[in-house]
Amino acid sequence: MSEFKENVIAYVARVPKGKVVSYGQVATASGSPRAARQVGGVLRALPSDSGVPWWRVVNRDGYLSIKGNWEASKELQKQLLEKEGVVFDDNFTIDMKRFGFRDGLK
DNA sequence: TTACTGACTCGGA
DNA sequence: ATCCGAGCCAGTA
Repeated sequence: MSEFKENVIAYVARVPKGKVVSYGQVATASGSPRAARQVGGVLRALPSDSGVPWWRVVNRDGYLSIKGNWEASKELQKQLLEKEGVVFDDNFTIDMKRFGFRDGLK
């Protein structure tokens, strides 16, 4: 298993309930700042019983960018987040200032 | 091994 | 503020 993949999973796993992070943030924290798209690829490949809170990862603008055949997952993601207290505004967008997870990595 | 893909981002118009 | 084009690079075939 690649290190990048492991890092992504490890990082996402420690995002607190009720908070969200961007793909780019995860990529940076995983050692490859320009691999934001790959983060999506890793999450997409996760088995449903992985226990990884993939739904807490959104794009930098705070909305869900899943498309195509993943529309169903997109709806699921929204519901899971709202269940955790994350609020979507009229444009289906999350206020990253309020719900963005600031990591303490220093 | 090479080729293609895209659950992203950034910078310029 | 909004839209658009192109780089990015780990996965997958």
